[in-house]
Amino acid sequence: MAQPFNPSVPIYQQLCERIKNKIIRGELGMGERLPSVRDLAIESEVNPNTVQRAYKELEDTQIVEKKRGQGTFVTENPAILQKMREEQKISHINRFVTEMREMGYSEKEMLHGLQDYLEKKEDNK
Amino acid sequence: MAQPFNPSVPIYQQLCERIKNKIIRGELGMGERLPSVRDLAIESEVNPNTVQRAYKELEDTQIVEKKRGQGTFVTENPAILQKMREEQKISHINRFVTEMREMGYSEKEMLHGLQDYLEKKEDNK
DNA sequence: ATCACTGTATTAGTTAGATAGTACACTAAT
DNA sequence: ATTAGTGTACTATCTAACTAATACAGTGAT
Repeated sequence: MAQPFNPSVPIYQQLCERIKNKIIRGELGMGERLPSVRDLAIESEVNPNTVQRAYKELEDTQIVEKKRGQGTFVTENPAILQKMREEQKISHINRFVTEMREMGYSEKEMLHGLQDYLEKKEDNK
Repeated sequence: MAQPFNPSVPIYQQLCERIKNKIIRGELGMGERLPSVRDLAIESEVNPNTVQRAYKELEDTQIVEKKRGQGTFVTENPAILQKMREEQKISHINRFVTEMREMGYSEKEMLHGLQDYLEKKEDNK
């Protein structure tokens, strides 16, 4: 059974994120072939066009390369992968800091908040 | 000139967030009156219905109370405000931790990542 | 040439969000 | 009672985003 999608955010974006994370975590290595548009569509239980759009987004950021008739492949350029990793990380941190600042938290409070959360995270499940 | 909205997320949701944060930061105190639906609509340059929807959302979470013919007011129940503050904080931390975990970061790396970011944040502007 | 696999393009349908306009209902001040 | 301000309700319309269905086009093995 396919992993479910959050209905309030576009499926193609969620697919992008999942694939990006797989690449970042190393589950998909450099030069490795992604599932075909149709296969991933079946596996994810979505329309092939939705997968295609996700692949298109990934191609636009150069994380993957497509070869017509052959498939879609993770880039072999390590600089691009490194850049994506860094951007992704900064983007998440940035968002977090912005949100916390808008709530009025100081930088110290953000750090302590995160620390406390990680120590006591059993309570938040 | 009104503060612009991010076109990729619903305006009413952004209004909710802005108002919530104002309350959390204390810019809007307990029992204080919010601008009328029509006034905020003009000020924000959106349709009154959009503001009404935002106020409705806030009322559903009991952060504000509406008095027909009089206006919309911040709740005077401190427990509700405290709960909102806490939930908002947890929700932001939760999201951050989840995203970072999906990228493969350990808890230590999350903390250090945040720390580094805050120390060098001049570079990220 | 054929086949089975790739990605691509086009068109259409559905939906959520935002807007607009109008009418209603309550409250407080006069 | 009147008036001017509140929030509420409803209907209609528009638009952009997303998804879906189907047909097209390149590749490589046979």
